[in-house]
Amino acid sequence: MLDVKLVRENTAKVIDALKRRNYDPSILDNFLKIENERRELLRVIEDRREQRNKLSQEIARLKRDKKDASSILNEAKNISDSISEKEERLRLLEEQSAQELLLIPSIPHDSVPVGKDEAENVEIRRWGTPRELDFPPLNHWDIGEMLGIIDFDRATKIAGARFSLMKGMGAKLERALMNFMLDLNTAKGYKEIFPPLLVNRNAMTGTGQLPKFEMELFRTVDPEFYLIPTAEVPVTNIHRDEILNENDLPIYYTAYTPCFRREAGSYGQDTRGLLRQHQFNKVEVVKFVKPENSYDEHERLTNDAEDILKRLCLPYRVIALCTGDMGFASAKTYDLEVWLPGQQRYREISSCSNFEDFQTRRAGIRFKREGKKGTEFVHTLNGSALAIGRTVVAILENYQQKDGSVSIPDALKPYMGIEAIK
RNA sequence: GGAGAGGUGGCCGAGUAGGUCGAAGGCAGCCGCCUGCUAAGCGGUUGUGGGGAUAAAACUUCACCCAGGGUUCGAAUCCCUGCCUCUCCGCCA
Repeated sequence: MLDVKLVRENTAKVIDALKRRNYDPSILDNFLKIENERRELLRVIEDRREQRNKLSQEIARLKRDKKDASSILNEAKNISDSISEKEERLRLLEEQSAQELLLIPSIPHDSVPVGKDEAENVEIRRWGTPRELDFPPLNHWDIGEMLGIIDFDRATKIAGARFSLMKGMGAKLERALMNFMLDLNTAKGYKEIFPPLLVNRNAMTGTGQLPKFEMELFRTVDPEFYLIPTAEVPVTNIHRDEILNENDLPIYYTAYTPCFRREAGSYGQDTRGLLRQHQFNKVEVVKFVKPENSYDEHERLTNDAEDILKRLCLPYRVIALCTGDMGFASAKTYDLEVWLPGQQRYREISSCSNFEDFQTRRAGIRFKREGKKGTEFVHTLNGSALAIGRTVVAILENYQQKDGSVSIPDALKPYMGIEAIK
């Protein structure tokens, strides 16, 4: 969420940001109106409280001296009554103000291309050349089923649509990829984390999945938990409501977790194959950094994700999302898109975002500078490094051979122990 | 699942017949003093968030003793609910 003060005192800047994001700036009007009334009322209430506190002290003094306090006591009671009346109104205003504030998206960084939708995203760079095939490429689901390593029919029997059953070398490929990615990330200084996969409401709210995206989440009943849609949630929440020391930063984490998503509203999209599942594996990286470093860290985080694709020799491109296509909380996002021969196009395999202080303000993650008073909000970044299911897709499709086998990328051979899946 | 105990500031730890308690004391931190170094010692200081005031401070005020309600003129202290932690028994990967 944004800083209330910023919205209040620098409204023009926020309006400009909303316009660039293709949002209707009038969503601010209500917020500002509520905020004004809230502050006015707050001042009145605090004034009354001061009066009451003084009277209470007076009462205490009188009682200690065994003197009569009944008249002043009455006065205090009256003030108290009038306070609680106003407090009710204040509570309502606070609630509304907070709700309105949560609807305002973050401010895009100046370097983010302005645009309406994904059509105006900007390609930053390309790496690798798609292989020339002397045979018609197959889709990964055909490859997977022919090799007997992915079983969609039985997954449907066990769970339902949008689930998959990995078998034999397919299952091993998943495991090989998570180890490969974790090993690579930890070698770069990311600390490995294995977090809870079910989290409480506070955690989901802290990173912004709630209340806005309730429909995207799986939830348990009694007791109530949410299944994480990404490791970003539990890992970012590691430091929720903490005040870190300046020299604790930067903090780099990497975590492998399964991810669970309802995919509500995506009916008809990517219904076949592994691309869009209710459950998928992902290795995530999360950074907590000082504000002045966050854009530098963003580039490096993106490079780290790219490095995995390079080592797997998978052609990809880097896309800067435009203002209209960026996520609600992000100030800048690069998507990594990998080449899929089966679809003859690039598809997202990683998303690397800088949230600046948008998440940490909400989650209460601050730090203290050496020798300075007060606290500042930490900046957070995260990215997939990488989505494993989609990496499997990319490997199957890019490494498919004419005879129907799939060779194993060199970097993975130590993890797979074989040269090819036949 | 059964039976108990408890959640206080960066940490440890006081504070229950409700009243100058934002909270004693200790440790850690910071500033100064002292001692030729080190250690010790002495004095002072150190929470977070919001509002007002200010050029900015100083200043002032409100809130915060797990969370949310309640009682009261007044609650860290009393009552209810929830969450969490710990100990013992049972069960279990």
